[in-house]
Formats: sequence, C-alpha cells, structure tokens
Amino acid sequence: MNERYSIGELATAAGVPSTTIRYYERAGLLQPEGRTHGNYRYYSRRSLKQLQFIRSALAGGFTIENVRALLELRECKNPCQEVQKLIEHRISEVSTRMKELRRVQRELKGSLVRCQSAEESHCEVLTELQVTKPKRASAKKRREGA
Amino acid sequence: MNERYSIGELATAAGVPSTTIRYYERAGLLQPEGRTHGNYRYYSRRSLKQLQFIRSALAGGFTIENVRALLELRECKNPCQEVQKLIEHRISEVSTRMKELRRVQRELKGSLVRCQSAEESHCEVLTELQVTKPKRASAKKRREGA
DNA sequence: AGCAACCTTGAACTCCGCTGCAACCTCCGA
DNA sequence: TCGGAGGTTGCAGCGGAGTTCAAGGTTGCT
Repeated sequence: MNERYSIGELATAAGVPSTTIRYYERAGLLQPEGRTHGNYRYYSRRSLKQLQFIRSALAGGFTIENVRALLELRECKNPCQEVQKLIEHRISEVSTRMKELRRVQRELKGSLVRCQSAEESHCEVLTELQVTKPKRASAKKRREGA
Repeated sequence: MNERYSIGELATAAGVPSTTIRYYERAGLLQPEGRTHGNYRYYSRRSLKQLQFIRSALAGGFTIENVRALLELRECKNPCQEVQKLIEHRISEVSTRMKELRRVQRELKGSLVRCQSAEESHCEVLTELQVTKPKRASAKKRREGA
C-alpha cells in the first residue's frame, strides 16, 4: 500500500516527465517525501495524488502560483470566514472556466449537427486540419490519469 | 444591429486589449471585416462573437493552432465523415478538460466542507493567500489536437 | 568488477501568448 | 487649425511552463 516511488516511477505513474516533477518541486508545488541514502528523491502514494491534482488544476487553466494557493486551501486546517470566502472564490473561478468550456462545446456540437445535416461531399478543409496533429509527444504525456 | 466597431471598441466590448486583437489577426484567427478610408480596421457584431469564441477556447486550454482548426470546423459547410470525426474528437477533448475541472472543483468543495466543519479559529495562511489575485482570462495550456 | 539505466545539480534554452516601443498617421471636437 | 485620443506598422522583449544539456553520482544485474 504505502509504497515508495522513485522520481521516475512517480513520473511514469502520473504520465509526466521527471524533469517536470523537479520543476514543480522548485516551484514549491510538490516536495518529495524524503531522500534515500544515495540522495535520490522518493515519493508516496499521497505524492501521486497531489501530482494528479496539480496536473488537473494546471490543465484547468490555473497558473503555478494559483495552484500553490489551491494546495494551501486544500490543506486548510485552520479555517475562518475569510478562508472560506477564498475557497468559494476559487470554486467560482473554476465554474467560470467550465462555463467557457461549455460554450466551446455548444459551438462544436452546433457544427457537428450542421455537418451531419448537410449532404456528403468532398471536403477540402480536411487536408489542412490533418496537419494539426500531436506535434510533440509530450502533449500526450500531459494527459493525466483520469 | 449590424454596427461597426473600431478595433478599440471591439476590444472594449470583448474585454481584450486591441494589441491582442491585432495579434490574433496575424495569427489568422480573426480578420477585420474591412478597412476604412483611413486604413483603420473595422469589425462587425459577428467579429465580436468570434472573438468571444476565441477567448473561450483559449481559456479552455486550446492553443492558437487548435483554435484556428476549431474555427475552420465551425465554418464547415463541406462536411464528410472525417470532418465529423475531427469535431467529435475536439468535443471529447473539451470533455476531458471539463472532467479535470470537476476534479479540482470536488477537491475545493471538500476543503470547504472541512473548513466549515472545524471550529472557528485564527487563520494565518490568510495574509499570504490574499496576495494571490485572480489573473483572469488568460489560460495558457498547450495541448495537441487532432 | 563492469556496465547500463537511472538519478543528481545548475544553468541555458525553447515555445507560446501576448505586450511594449518607436515612429508615424487619422479622426474629431474646440 | 490645432491638440489629443486613438489608429497604423514592424520588431523586440517578457513571463510562464517546461525541456535540454553537461558533468557527474548511484543502483542493480551479471
């Protein structure tokens, strides 16, 4: 259960390069559980959860700075009215972003319907669109566990 | 109804600096409706809609490149199976991103509950947190699209 | 012991989405 | 006709989020 991960194992588990994990550490987002005798970082299951959270929040459009604050809120053991307000504020930020995504979603679904209701024909946008592909393998890695 | 906007008016209407609008133009996302006698760009209500779409999509984590493709899909009048597949793929990307946001939302709500259920006490994280400002409207996550 | 695979550090580099600047032009009200 | 706000261009620079590189140290397998 409470297994230890090396940085590389954590990286693999979360689908993130280990350089990125070190970067997050410097940025104050994720400290290793500790160091081995040979000065290697090690992590826990909890680290993995936290890393996943970080990725979700970043993917959701928050900055590193923001995420740092989110993490502190998550840890919040010392609550008061103001902290609650802050959390609520964050929640509403997320809602805003989701609203924007729903807008995009709506537009896309509209196009889909328009496409489907038109009769079949040759499509010349296609060639151009196909060029818009992965471009960077890392983009795939950015995809998180889900 | 079909009013004309100068770049500055459009900028104000959309809450975006006009420099950014010029940048989108160079990036191929939003062409002005035309130019006045004095070489000023002018825009329409339609431009405003499109600009809002662009902002939503960017806020939703798409790259400029992606948005260009999205816009072409939106215009799609020449549909075929493959184009539909592409649109569906985009839709599922957006869904993924929304899922990530829901995760963040869930975590935040969890903290909120934990905060509320604890007894009131003084809170020293507060000062630090208040410095973290919203930083709206400019999400920049790069992600591939297909 | 040998060796590959993986880890350590710091610093430099890249890519993206703007943002600012310089130098000039246009519009419009007083 | 003048002044000031706002527009035009091209190009340089910035900040965020990684990524790459060099030069070594550690671990585990055989």
